[in-house]
Amino acid sequence: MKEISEFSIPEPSLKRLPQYHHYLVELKSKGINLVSCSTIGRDLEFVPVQVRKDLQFTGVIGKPKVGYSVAELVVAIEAFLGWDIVNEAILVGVGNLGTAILGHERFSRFGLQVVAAFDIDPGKIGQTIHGKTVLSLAGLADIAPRMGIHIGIITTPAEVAQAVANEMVTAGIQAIWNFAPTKLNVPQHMIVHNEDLYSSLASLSCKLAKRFRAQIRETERLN
Amino acid sequence: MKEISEFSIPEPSLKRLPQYHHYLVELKSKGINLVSCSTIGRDLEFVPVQVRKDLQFTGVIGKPKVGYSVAELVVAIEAFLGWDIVNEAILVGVGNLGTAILGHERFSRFGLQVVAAFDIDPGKIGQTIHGKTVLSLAGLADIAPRMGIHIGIITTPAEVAQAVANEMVTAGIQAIWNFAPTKLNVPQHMIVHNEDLYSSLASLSCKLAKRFRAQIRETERLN
DNA sequence: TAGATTGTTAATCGATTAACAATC
DNA sequence: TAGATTGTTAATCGATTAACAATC
Repeated sequence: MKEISEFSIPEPSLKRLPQYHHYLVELKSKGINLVSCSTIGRDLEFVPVQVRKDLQFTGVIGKPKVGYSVAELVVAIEAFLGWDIVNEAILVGVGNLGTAILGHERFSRFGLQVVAAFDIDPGKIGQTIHGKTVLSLAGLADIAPRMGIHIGIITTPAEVAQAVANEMVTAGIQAIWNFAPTKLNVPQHMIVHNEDLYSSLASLSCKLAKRFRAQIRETERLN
Repeated sequence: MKEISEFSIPEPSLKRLPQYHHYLVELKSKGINLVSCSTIGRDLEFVPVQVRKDLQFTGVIGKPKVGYSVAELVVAIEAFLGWDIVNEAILVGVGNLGTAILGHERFSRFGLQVVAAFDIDPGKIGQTIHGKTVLSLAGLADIAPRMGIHIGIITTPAEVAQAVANEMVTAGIQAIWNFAPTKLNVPQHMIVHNEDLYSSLASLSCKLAKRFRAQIRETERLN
């Protein structure tokens, strides 16, 4: 028996879909209607067969010798990723990063609209940031279910992230986008996605440090 | 012949190191000096043998029956990731996200200090944001080499990211942390790390959409 | 000593890539 | 028709996990 394909996309393929999407939208805006895997692969630096495998998850069928319809792919990727339905989200932690996300209107074109912001700092509560009033965190468990909100964004310091996550669970939030660099303990049914900037920074600084060490060794060798 | 271990850490292991680091720093602050792989694994939800494999890349040797020295691990991870040397960086694109990163002093504890910011918007040039004066992008190729800066952060819209990357290459930048959701074409020697928030958002919205579709199907089945 | 834990080799698993048949 | 491109099955590659010997 064949698996239900929708449920079985490998995480690496899923992560590549937005890249295809961005690329295809650009092609479309240039008036290009058809594209082959080899062209996509050349521009995005993937091997063609990988592009083909990835695009298959969207359900779009290509024509041999012709390629894929750009418009069809764009629509299919958006549907697959759930970007055709805009989910309302609440954000907790109106610091630098939280403020930036509140101001990033463009997320709404990718299925996410932040409709309310919360903080515990009395100095911030009541302020209006990017058109949204900052509310007291104490009200979260009340407001989120009433507004039928399913996504929570955590942009607090790591120390309080777990407490905020607990509040979100109580408030009936189903998916958390966590920008705090800490592991959250939440019930199994919760969808959690960690966005650890330090983790990304790590691979950059590691590679750079490695290069510098190699240069130093090289210099020493010559002396 | 054995490979030079420093050069061969798998990307997934590298990405986990900051998580261990965060966890171990916390343990240390609680006065805990020794830790075993099973304890780390329990708290971070990794299998113990994976923890062991990952920690081996740092060069720290554990004692059977005893475990690892927390302090030793913290130092070794920091050295491995290059967090013991603070790299100066410049940032281009002082929008919402750029401003947030400029204000995030804590990066300096993880090897990164943003020392200058650039933009093309005349309305922004000359302003002081989080203590840094915003400079004209035109000056980048002059200033960066003079200050001996090796890291560039791109927080511009996708449309101009490639042009900014080109400027950075000219300016002698060696590593780019790219927050624009687009592929950069740069010379081979450049280290590029893409931080695509849409890509992360994709897996969240995809999983949520899948769940909603399942719920709808379930409701239909019952009617 | 006995048992817990490390370090390491072997087996498994999943993603990527290669090979090739099907198709326009 | 010939050739380019898709779709699919098989082989490869790399990371994870299991098994087990070494050690305190």
